[in-house]
Amino acid sequence: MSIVDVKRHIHECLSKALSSLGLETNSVRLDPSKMSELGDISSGVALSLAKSAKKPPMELAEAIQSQLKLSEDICSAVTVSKPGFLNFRITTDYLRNQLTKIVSASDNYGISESGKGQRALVEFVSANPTGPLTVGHGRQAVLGDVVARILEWNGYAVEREYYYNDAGRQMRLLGESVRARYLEIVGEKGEFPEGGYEGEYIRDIAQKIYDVKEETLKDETEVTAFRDAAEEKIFADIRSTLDRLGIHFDSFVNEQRFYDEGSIDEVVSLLREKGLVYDKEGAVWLKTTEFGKEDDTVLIKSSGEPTYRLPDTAYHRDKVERGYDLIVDIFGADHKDTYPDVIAAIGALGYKTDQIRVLIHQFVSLLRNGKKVKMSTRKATFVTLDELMEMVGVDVVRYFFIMRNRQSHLNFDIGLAEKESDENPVYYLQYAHARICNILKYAEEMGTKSGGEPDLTLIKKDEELSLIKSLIHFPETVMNALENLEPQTVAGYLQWTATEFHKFYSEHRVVTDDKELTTARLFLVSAVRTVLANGLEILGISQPEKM
RNA sequence: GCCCCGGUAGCUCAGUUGGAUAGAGCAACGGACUUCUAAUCCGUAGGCCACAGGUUCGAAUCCUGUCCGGGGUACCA
Repeated sequence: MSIVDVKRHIHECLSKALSSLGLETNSVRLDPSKMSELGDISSGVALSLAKSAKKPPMELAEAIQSQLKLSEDICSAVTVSKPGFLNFRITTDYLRNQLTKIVSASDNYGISESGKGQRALVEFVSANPTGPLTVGHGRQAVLGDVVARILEWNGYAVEREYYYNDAGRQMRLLGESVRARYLEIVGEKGEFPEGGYEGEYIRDIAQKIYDVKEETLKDETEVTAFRDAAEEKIFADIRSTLDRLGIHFDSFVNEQRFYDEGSIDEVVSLLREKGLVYDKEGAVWLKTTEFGKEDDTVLIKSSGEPTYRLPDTAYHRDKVERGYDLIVDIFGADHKDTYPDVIAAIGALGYKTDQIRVLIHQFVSLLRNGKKVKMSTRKATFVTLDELMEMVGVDVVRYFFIMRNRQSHLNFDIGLAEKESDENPVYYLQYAHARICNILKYAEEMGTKSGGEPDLTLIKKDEELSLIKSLIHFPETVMNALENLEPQTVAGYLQWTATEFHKFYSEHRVVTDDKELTTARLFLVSAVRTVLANGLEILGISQPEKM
């Protein structure tokens, strides 16, 4: 029970009232009221139906109002206001009863079963091991993890997967870069590759190789040894960074696998059978024009090397074949134009693809002293996630990345990061949680019994009631988060609830000489604690008991 | 050129899918701790929602065009 049920009830009653007036019922919409003095929930049905009903909105609203038969346990005081809104107020009894539900549900409050028995796969990060994870990757990493947590909270069995390419040109370039640095160390003139990886970490890897192999690789012509060493080292670093961020993958899938299994070739021939692939100028082309693109695109270069699209297609086919009920791909804006080809190709092969949801996020712009710096792994013009966590801590990093809409281009000024961390809104949430924990601890020290049956009729102050109103929106927030997979709505909700709590706190004492009132308020604040804790848990942020 | 995303307070961003008087945080200014945590609360100030049209009872939100920023458009990933 929560606000969702209240809305459902109002919705039903409204529909009945409308049909008794001979009006259509499918334009019923309920919104949180913008005018809190008028009500908690409002509807503009009368406004939208006024034209077809050929009546002034106010008159229509009043007619609807007179036909409404709402349960008095849930709703009271239906009023009509200005242009023609219907306003509903939730009864205080209903609000008080919800507290009991929240406290007894405890850790499970807000959990939904809409994904029960279903399997979901979330693919994210998927950065190639050519360098450390940067603040740019951070956005995707946290976004993906929180999306996974939202799914879990809604009952899905979730797997987190990391896909990477280690067969392509970038990895060879990486190997060449390491070799060049190695040759520098042994005193040879190594030619640094064009467009190679310039970061200091390449030197470190070369040094590590030297420490073990000394000069024995001096005349090595193959890059394999260097590349493999680099991949191993970099991947170890990536894993430790993710670990520190609190992100744990269930599987790492490697592009090479699809070559080894032969599924790359298989995909090409299957597409060829469908007439979607042809040869031209020594290359193999995919008819993306069939999918609505202006031009066809190359699948296999004339050099014989596939473009990234091909292994991506094989990989997606593999994911689809694994039979998930939901597949979520988290991609940066650079994939915006290309993923539809991959999905269309898979669809063309006869696979079901409507279970795939692709979430595109905009990039993080890095600023130094207010000036934009192009982040490049090759040029080593990046700030690593590790550096950021070092500076501001894990919770701030996580919150920073999910508090904004993924479509927004977010500016990240490294110069301001430290300063802003002290003012990061995540502390506001955690502080509310810690305050409550402290109250509960204090009450215990004072010998106040908790667990006795509270007299909830003592909860009647404005600050108390609006606090409960925020609490009962939590399940709806979780459901909305599932629908749109937008973590930032959860963050926004928690801000609201924390505000309501802090306001309550500054107006009223919980632990006083009044035993009955104390018991009732302890009950209230423990419900608040539950909601804050559960919300922070969804975001993967710690819930400190003291700060 | 074409396609996608964005433009909201000085700064960073929300805005519940078209609702009533556009909201937070930071920065500025003024108040509130002998009390369960002042990492908090209360107040003041700050806006042509990029710009111009359109759609309707009603637009920051939808449509068209323009400007600015980001991304894509490669036998790069």
